[in-house]
Amino acid sequence: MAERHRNPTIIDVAERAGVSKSVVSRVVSGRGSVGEETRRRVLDAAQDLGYVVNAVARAMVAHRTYTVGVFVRDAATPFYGHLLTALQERAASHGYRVVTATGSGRFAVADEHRALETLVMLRVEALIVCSGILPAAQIVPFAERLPTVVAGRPETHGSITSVFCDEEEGGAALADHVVDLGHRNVAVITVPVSNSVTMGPRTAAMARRLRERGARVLEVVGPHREMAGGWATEILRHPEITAVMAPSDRHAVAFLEQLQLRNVAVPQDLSVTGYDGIGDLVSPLIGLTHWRQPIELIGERAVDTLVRLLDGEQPPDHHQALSGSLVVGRTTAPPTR
Amino acid sequence: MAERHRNPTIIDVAERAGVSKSVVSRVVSGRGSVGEETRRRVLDAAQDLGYVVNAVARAMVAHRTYTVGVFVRDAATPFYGHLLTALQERAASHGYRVVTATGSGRFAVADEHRALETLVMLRVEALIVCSGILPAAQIVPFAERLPTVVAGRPETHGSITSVFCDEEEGGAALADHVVDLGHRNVAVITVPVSNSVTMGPRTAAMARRLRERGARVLEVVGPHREMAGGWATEILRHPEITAVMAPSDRHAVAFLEQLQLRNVAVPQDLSVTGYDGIGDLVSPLIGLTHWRQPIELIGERAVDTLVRLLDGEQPPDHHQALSGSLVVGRTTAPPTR
DNA sequence: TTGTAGGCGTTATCAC
DNA sequence: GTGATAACGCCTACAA
Repeated sequence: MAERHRNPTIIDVAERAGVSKSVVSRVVSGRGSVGEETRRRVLDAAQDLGYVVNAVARAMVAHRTYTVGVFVRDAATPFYGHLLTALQERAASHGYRVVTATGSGRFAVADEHRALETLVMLRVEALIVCSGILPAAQIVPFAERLPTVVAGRPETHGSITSVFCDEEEGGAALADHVVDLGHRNVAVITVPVSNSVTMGPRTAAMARRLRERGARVLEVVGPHREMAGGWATEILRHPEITAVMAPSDRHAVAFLEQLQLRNVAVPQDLSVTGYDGIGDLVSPLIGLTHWRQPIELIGERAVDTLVRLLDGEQPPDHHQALSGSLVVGRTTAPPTR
Repeated sequence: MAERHRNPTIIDVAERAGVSKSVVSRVVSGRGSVGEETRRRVLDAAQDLGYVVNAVARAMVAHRTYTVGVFVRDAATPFYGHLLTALQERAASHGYRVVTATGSGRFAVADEHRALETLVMLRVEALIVCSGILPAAQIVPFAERLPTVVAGRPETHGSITSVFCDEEEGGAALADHVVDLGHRNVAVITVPVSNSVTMGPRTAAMARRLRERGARVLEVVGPHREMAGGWATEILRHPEITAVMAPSDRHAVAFLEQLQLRNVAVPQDLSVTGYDGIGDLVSPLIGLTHWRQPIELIGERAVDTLVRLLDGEQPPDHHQALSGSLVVGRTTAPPTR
């Protein structure tokens, strides 16, 4: 539990090389000029001692950590896992490290707040928040303190910068696809905005567009995948329904599992759509028709925007809504009745 | 790019509260005794200024960071994503933060080495390495420097502590299942150990056990999922084969996709097995027969072991091989020919 | 209980 | 080109 065997410092290296610690500092930091011969001796000494720069001490005096903090709600979810990877890569290409604070999906808002505070303690230079439930009000205090970008969710709060995929566009486009196929009675598995600021607006957009196009809509409230059995029971009670729109690929697959159990054929008896297009569920084995979010792009834009903020520039857009794309699979087809 | 607006320090708080910085330090760190009235004033002042402890400075003097470094090869894969989450949670429960260094799966060994060095620069107190390709020789120098645990891969190097799922057991058990069903001609999609220290031994164990049980084995070398088309072509050239064992769930699904394209029925024409049991591919919709790795347990054990090492204790086992479990789905059945 | 005086490992600013 | 020296923000004896 106690401090480990002390790491060698520039002072140790200096002694061994027979120079002052200033010289060592210049050599290892690459600033200032040092004689070629001296540089060699220092490098050798450092090598012998296994010296590695202490980023903590460096941050102390430089007032910089070259670190951005990323808060992800649940890295075990494909969506956030991919987003995290994209963020990490992009940040590295800008010379920034990433420190991650993760919830497990079961964290309360209070815990999420504490996680953000931890990142501030570590003196990350900026924050990227990826959570579909943390309310904007909780984020604002942090955004006022250091550059902050909300990624992966449609956040339009005035004092928060954000990068996300346009949920309205996606939901509407998917609804268009369903109507274009000829469906007139459609069920939408909706999610309250209070449960998710992504799936909420998304499913709302689906229902709205369906109605605009003249379809009749049955809204089934289904925030959690575990409730798939319930959706199936309710939806199958309405034989006029020929298509079902789910709030995410995972919800869609959970529903497909239920249909399989009940021997309902897809897409013959029922068309089904998903949403996200991330991870293993895009397998052609399932062939799920869905809306694909450009997750890598979200990650890249989020980091690029953050770097602009760090450089004191104004980002191009306060709220960047990126476009996704429709992926037509084998789970949707014209209605047979 | 420059330093942000300076954060308030204990000195600022001290001035505002009209006390010395020592008092503030005692209050915020919770050590030493402070008068109740004084404590209140300090807390108020801290609140007003928005003071947040500087973990960097604290680490500087304490020679401790309460941080463990986790290197994961690719957080976007379900296996590593889940492992990362499990590690993070467990570490938090022990009072440690986690700093993650991630590759994208396309990193060269040299880059992975550099990533580990970055973690050392940050003065993490211990290391958890999760990578199926980084050779032990690269890890040893770090393990000599600070407590290190390799998680999720069968690492039996003498000077490295490790926690993993027993690949021999899993491969053999899965092979037993196949033979027990009556299959006598089986294809195994093998992976060279040089490509993966998990899938390599695992597939080798499958082939070995199959032969021990009297089955004839066709080994198809297939490190990458993109090669699934090739496997299918080769395997279907051997009509006597009635079962195929893949190195992972993802490989199995890639293969299933190919079979679907070629109208080969599973499990009627061919039985197929996977391996891992992590993430969305376990969906009953696919019903893949596979070996399930206890990933949460691996994460917990890895952290617990690390904490023991940090406390100067000897871990119970140098190499902990955990047991997985067989999950029988609908992709395996007795052979029909 | 409270204040004073180092010192942690680095970088930066000066003289030399 | 090189070497003292002063911070950086915090903790910790030790003294008052």
